[in-house]
Amino acid sequence: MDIEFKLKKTVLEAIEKLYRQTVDEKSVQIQKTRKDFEGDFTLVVFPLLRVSKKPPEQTAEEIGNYLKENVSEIHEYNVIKGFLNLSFDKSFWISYLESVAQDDHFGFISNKENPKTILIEYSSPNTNKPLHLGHVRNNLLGYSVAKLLETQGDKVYKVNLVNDRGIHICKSMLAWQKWGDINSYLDWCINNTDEIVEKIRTLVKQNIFNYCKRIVLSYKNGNIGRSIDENYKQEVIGLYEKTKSNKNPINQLVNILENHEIYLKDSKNYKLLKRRIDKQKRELEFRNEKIEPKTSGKKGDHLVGDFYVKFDQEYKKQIGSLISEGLTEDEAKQTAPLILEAQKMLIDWEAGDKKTRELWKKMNSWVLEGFDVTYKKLGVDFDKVYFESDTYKLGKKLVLEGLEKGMFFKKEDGSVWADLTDEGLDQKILLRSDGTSVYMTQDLGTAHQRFSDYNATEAIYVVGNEQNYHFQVLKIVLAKLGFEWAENLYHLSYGMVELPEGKMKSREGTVVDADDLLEEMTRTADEMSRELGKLDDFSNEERKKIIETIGLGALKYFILKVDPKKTMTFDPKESIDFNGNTGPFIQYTYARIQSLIKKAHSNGLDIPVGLNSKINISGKELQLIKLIHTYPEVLAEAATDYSPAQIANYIYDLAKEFNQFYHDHPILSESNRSISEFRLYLSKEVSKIIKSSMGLLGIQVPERM
RNA sequence: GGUCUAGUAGCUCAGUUGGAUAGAGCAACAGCCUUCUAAGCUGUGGGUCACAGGUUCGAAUCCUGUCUAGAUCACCA
Repeated sequence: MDIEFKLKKTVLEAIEKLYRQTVDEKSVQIQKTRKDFEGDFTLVVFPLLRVSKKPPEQTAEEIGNYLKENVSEIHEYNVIKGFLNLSFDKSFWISYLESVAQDDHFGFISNKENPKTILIEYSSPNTNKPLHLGHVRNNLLGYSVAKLLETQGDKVYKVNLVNDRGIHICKSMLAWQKWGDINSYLDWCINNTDEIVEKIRTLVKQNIFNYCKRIVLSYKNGNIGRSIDENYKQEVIGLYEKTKSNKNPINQLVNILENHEIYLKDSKNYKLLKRRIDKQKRELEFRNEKIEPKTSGKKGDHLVGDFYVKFDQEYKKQIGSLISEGLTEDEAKQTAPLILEAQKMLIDWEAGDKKTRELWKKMNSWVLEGFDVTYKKLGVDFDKVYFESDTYKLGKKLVLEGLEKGMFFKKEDGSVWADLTDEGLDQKILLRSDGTSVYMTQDLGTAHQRFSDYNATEAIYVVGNEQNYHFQVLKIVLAKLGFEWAENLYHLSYGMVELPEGKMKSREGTVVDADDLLEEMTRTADEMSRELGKLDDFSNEERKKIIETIGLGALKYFILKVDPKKTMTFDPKESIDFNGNTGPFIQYTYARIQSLIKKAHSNGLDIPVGLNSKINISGKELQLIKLIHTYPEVLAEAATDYSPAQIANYIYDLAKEFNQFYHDHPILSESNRSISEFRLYLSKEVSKIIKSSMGLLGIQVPERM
């Protein structure tokens, strides 16, 4: 039986015996004793004064006495103000640790009686541009929450809904049709260098610390790194000379450089890009063809994204000239020829026009191939992928049925609306006057389809909080249509990701691209490990695997440790920090323990099957066992709150606690064999929990690093 | 303007069924590698928990108001 439950029960019993009264279970507050006090569990007695009619100290004493006599595990107790602190016998904790070790799925619930069937939708990309940092948060959250829910014994299906139709897709298609020949495209790439410079600025900024460090280190060693821009190098070295008398010259240097634009002079990446484009142009100039992923050397999603940007640029131009002809902004936006063409294309698409469909198929397949690469690198997957192009018609059908039954109404122009004024909301459009679907239409259809596909009890949508209103409406409309499961829709509404400079804006080139980001993280992990000389004796293959694990771990942890509901700031510089509260810190702790176990093994010291319950354990060791004790509880809470952040915080506490223990407790060199074995045993359990909990975040742990 | 969310150390974040002296990391400064991985550990400084009221034995946490920031209220998705 759970020990906290047992305590609670005995306290209720004590009150009955001592004061001849009963109290609400809620008034019995048992919590973990804070670190700075003696004890394992604490009973807060204030709420009980009502029935004891005695001062807090006396009440606590009386209950403490009763508990000590009736709960065998309690070793002693103390009273401070209104707090009754209970200490358990150390052997209790040691045997608890043994029970944890014997449990192969510690903290996880298996064989649940009535498991729920939960659908979780995440990712939901649009097929008109590549994935960016915002999608990364979405994907990591969705994947991790799915794992969290599984720990509670429920059946979970991960689904993706690809938004592959709609006006935005038509925009990319149209732009490709108009300006997709190889020469125009390559010209456009070159003229767009401003955006590329912005991108490089972000990249270099992410990398500035390691970059400067490398220059300074090679300078100190008397080497000259050849790949580094000469002017830039001279400036860095000059600044270093000025700051080197400081304690941390490199940090000082970085601080100076951050407020200094000189890193932009390192335009190596920029030049390379430009040269590559030029070369391509020369090679392809005489081919009268349309650009494709193959010829452009770009991933399909990136190529299509370029045309989305191109559309926007041309559209803006048209709006501008219409406004100068005297139209208002709104008028201009609605009547610009390009947007009309795009709208026409959407109608053609819905009508099943063969040419439009073919173009659409081709470009979509490019994008989807690109997404698959990104998903794979991110380590996320799905049980089923839905396509909006398959489901939107079902939505249309539902709306028309609802219209017939009088649940919705039609306006004069033919558009269909839901009246939600009774719910305190506005009217909401469900079908356009030209009969085409809107976002809401297809979401109605998809919801219906997936519930029947899986006979699900619950559906979770991992979607940003900018769509709170949409989901509020979705639930109401589904309920109006008479679906009972409508109330089991849950919108896991996560906060936006912002950069230190502010919000990401695709038009200003401040979007952090997912593929770039992943590459950058691995590169940083590589540089770090080289500087520290950590992986020198590894083969290239092993090395590659480890740095990928670390780079990805850093990114995932950085994003997941923040409460999903909150808007978060993504500072590239902090994200590549591998010290402190970071993924690599935890991975390192794990690797350390593995190395310890290996070494023990080769010294002939094996992890014992059982423990000697009489050994004396230190406060830190006790602390660790108690922390392990809370793991199942943490899992349950994280699952009900859909919050991987709670797991992340827990793992950090555990790793930190372990490192402190590791620092001042000899393990292999401990002469008392029982103690040495106990410490090894404890270490192994800690590492098992690290591995299991990191797995829930989708983060792998390396055996060595 | 209506609705919703947030505001905790210089920065990024923890801290909920209301409990003891509000915690970490980064940044700064001072230390610890002939000893199990120093991607580690220890210490110092840093706070009017946005502000003002209220509820009570007790409030960062609950309520009300104010200020600030963001989201949303589209025949965009």
